[in-house]
Amino acid sequence: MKSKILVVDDEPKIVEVVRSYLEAEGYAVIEAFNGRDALSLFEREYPALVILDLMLPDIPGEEVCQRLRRTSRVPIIMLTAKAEEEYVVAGFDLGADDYVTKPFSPRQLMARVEALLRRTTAEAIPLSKLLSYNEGDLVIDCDRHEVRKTGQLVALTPIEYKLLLTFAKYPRKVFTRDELVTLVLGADYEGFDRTIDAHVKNLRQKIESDTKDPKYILTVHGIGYQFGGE
Amino acid sequence: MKSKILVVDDEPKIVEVVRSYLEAEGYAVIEAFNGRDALSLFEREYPALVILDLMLPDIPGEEVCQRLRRTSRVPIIMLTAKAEEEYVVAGFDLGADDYVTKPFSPRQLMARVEALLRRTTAEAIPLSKLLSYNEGDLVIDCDRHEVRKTGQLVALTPIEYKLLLTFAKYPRKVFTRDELVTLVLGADYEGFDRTIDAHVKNLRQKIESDTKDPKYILTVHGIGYQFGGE
DNA sequence: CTTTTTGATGAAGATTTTATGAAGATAAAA
DNA sequence: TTTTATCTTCATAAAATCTTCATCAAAAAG
Repeated sequence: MKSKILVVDDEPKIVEVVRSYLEAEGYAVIEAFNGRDALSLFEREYPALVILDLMLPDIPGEEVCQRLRRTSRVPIIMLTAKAEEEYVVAGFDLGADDYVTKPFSPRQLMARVEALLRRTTAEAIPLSKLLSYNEGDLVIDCDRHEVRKTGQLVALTPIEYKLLLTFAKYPRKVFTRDELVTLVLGADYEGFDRTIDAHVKNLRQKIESDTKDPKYILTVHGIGYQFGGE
Repeated sequence: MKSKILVVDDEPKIVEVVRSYLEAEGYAVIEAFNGRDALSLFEREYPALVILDLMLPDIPGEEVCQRLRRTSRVPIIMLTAKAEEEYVVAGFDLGADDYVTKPFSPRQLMARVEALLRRTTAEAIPLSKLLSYNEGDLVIDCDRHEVRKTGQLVALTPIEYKLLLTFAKYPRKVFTRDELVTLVLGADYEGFDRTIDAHVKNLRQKIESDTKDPKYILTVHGIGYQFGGE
């Protein structure tokens, strides 16, 4: 389930546009057309993010922002026609996280919403579908389950692929053999941990240019292995 | 002391302008004029925020962003002439936190820097456990099992690493050789305690600027050793 | 100031850990 | 069932690391 977002604007048309875009992205949208409703709705619904117009019929948007900030660190994007530099700076000073001026690009607004939520929900940074290392020397295509070495498709076994992805997900992290066993072979694996060595060997033969001097899967002597791709 | 900010742009003039504004706000500024320098500087200095141009002479800014995101959640503001919607959206998709188009308003940029830092320092999620001594002269990264001396990665053997961590865990505490043997070589160690001396020697050669006058691993004559980092 | 004790250092052999190829075991596909 | 691909284990070779020792330098004691 995706996050709930509060959209506050006195122009119903704007709210409608923003709502449709947000819902297309899977967000739940709640709306307010004035400052008073915005504040009470915020109290009741705890949205994950607020998109706030500055020109509201009752309370000025600036004050709404300030009041929200008294009790909450909710991400706030100001969406307004006031484009002058002093307003922008003032908006940030009031505690806004972003400031978008009308007329605005809905797609760009969506991108900003996602960026802000990504930052605040503190989720792990999602891996992009296409991971590329050393200017395309090694490419992992997560969607297609494909790995290419200097453009050539290499056939990885299921375990090799999983091992590579585990490494790629946490570059530079040092994994002990036990960790790798748990992550790649499963928590209930009974066998012994040196099996990982064999898989590392096979994987290296497929993706390293020189197995004697590996660039991707590095040995951490006495501990385990580490992914060192750039 | 305010945060350290990395500014990356191939136009020295832009870097100069941004630097002057940032310094006026009290930030420490480090600069890079190409992607390669940006990445190595980032690794070395761990800045609190990155301002990144997209058009760089060597590696495209997009790739720099992606690479940073593989290992770090550092806030990234893209500062670029590419104003088209698709570029903006793509920039956010790569993991940028904000996107500012040239020509830009320095004051507005400052406001965005502050907003982002306000947001991220509030989270204060340490990415990896870093122990730093003498203003970054010696840095221990526990997750990555990495030790850096003046930014340079030093390769420690398992025992050296464990020894260093044992010291670092209790700065100023004086350890007898027997204690170190038990903690580092194991309670069931049979050998003799002067082995520790050899490991201390090797460790000193890797992390001390002057082994004749050690700053970190100090000898306590007649007793043992002590870690003297700040 | 000399003697005695303790620490520092370089090098060699011993030990531990990792790499690798191959064989048997297991699982999946035909 | 047969065939094929994959996984696990094992034995051995190779590499990295650890321990010890002999020697020299430094500190404490007499």
